[in-house]
Amino acid sequence: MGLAERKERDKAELKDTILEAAKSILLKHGIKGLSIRKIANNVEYSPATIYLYFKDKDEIMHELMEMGFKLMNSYMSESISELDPVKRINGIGKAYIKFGLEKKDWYDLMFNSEKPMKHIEKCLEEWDEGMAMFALLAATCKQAIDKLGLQGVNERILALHLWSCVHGLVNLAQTERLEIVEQNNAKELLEKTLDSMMKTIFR
Amino acid sequence: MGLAERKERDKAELKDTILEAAKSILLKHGIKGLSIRKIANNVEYSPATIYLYFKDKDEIMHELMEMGFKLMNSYMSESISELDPVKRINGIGKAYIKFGLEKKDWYDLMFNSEKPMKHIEKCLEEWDEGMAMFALLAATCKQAIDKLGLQGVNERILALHLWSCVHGLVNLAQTERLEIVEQNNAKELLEKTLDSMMKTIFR
DNA sequence: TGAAAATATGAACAGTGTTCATTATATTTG
DNA sequence: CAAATATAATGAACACTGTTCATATTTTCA
Repeated sequence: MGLAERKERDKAELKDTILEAAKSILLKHGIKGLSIRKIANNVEYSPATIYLYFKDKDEIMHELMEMGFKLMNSYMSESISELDPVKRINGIGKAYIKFGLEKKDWYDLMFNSEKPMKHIEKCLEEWDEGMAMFALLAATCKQAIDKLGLQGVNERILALHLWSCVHGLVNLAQTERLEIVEQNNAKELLEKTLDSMMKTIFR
Repeated sequence: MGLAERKERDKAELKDTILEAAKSILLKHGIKGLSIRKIANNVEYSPATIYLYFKDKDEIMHELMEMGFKLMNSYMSESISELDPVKRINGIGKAYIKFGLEKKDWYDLMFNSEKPMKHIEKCLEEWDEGMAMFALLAATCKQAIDKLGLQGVNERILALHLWSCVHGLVNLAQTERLEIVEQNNAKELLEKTLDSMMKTIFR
């Protein structure tokens, strides 16, 4: 059985190699430059071989997405340990923006590419991750609402409010629509806006 | 000169026909299904002919974008006449969301496709339009700030806050990320969130 | 060593945007 | 009117894209 195991390991290894190649192409050429043929070339296999290890391109993108979520989590992790709910929300928002601006290609892949509905099982897993993230934000919102005595504010709606704010900001920055507001220094503008948002919402 | 004029008119007509074909393909097959060859097929010319009337696909997309902005303006126009600043902002937000949900393909084209930087002149025009829109929102924000006596709030930052909110909401809805928050009825969720946003910000 | 199973690939299909030499049409001039 | 010229349209090609499948190569096992 040792042989069969090594076979399995070899197979998993190549799968990993393909994913690593895909990742490096994503980072080098962006989401638009990511192609099966480039990946195949990179790992020195024929394009057809890729399909022996992945069902299609969507599956590869999906695996990359999970890598992206892990990276994003690492951006958030510091802020999550913050005790004060408002400060925690602020930290999460800052980390979200930082990730969005610094890891444009990852963010593109995770939030601006069409969700591959074909892999329902995989999607549910990912939903879980996203839902857990959102649930955490909502729970923190509840704490903030209680602490500040905000009345008539639903924590899930507030969480969505906050999420759409930072998501919208990152999106507008990435598609270069923010130049309408201010020509240069998107990062500073985003941080300033986040500060103002926090003050306005949790005043 | 009559002949030359008719020639010009004919040329402009074909240009228009091509754009109309592009529009109908956008509405039928979405932004991903919009191709030069489909357009050419639709107007019964060869693909190469398209390039006699437009520099490249970006130029066509850009013209479509302008059509989209006009359509969006028609969604907004009612709300703009509203006198109360907060109500006006609310109306604009509602119209923005309505447009985003009802005209997904247009919205995609206008806000989620890469801005074609090649046509700088054209882009500046469009900037003007967008900047005018944003300036109006910011001016309305100023009125609201004054009326409600909100302190330490910059109107342009507040305008960006509002814009990123609705933009983020529409974006999350379109990329089906809102299912994390609530499985069904995105429209209702968005309106509920907008209401809550307005109450939270202009309380 | 030879049959069977696993793995890899070349070639093709149907698309994409874009270019350019060639052809067809219309206009102007001799 | 016919020939020369200017305008308009196109077929074919290039370099890509994702994906499939019959064929070929390699590895495993009896």
